[in-house]
Amino acid sequence: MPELPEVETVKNGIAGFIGQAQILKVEIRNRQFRDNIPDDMENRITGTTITGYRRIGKYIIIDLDNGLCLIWHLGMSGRIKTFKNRPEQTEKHDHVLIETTAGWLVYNDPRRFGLLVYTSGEKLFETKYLHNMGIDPFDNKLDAGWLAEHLRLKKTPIKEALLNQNIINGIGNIYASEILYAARISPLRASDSLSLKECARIVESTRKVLHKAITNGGSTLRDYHKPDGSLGYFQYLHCVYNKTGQKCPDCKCEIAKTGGIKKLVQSGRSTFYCATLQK
DNA sequence: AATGCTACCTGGTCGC
DNA sequence: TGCGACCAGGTAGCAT
Repeated sequence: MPELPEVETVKNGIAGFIGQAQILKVEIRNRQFRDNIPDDMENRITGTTITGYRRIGKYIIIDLDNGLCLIWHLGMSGRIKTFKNRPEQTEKHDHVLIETTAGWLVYNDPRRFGLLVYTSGEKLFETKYLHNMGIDPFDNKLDAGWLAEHLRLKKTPIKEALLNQNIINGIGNIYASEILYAARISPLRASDSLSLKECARIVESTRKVLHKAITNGGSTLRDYHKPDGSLGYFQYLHCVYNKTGQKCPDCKCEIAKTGGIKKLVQSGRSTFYCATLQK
């Protein structure tokens, strides 16, 4: 579920709430995830103190003072809840409870597509999770020229290229549609057909859409909550995602004639776009 | 090498 | 009220 804005929001939420606290106790009720929680996780991190928080793509990295760091991914349905004191009652799919000197973290993930593992800080970028990670959308090195160069040899539709974490990281299925709408580019366009100007529009739109989402606290559908349990708001700001048949915000066209926002399936994932504005 | 299909897992919704 | 089909924000592994 969570894409870059949600992960950034969750990371900042934890950092603000827990900060540089010491981990007192780790209770793991289910170790089966995309990758399993290592058997010695409790022993390796109990008693350590958190020294920092990072987001890399859709991964949250928590640095510890013993040279290790946690690699945490929320998959499609993961949430991290925060509590000042031990929660009175736990919910279904509360798989991991972490007690710190500043409060509790509870990892809830019904589908268990996420993961929580540790690695040595030095080898973080050698892990299979990060060694092929693409550029961060807000990295200064990302510009029209960079993107054009990386799309030059790709025939895949631009929508699918935006979902490829090895090119630009952090974009998921909702924001891929929203970014292409903002950039006025059809999701069906072959990546290698985009002009430098169009690449510039994609870079600009990516930053604009993601930044807007972050400042709005991350979007929410179904099962996403900010760490403190409250809901985000960005869902109301989506222009095309899940709005099949509706009029897009910027269009002057008659729905009766155009049918409004269209839905199609690319690589098994839904894409939404305005065929009038996006070429 | 690149692409596309499937699987992983649970839960919500929709149509009958 | 029940049941099956289908859908969901991510990623990886496999076949082609």
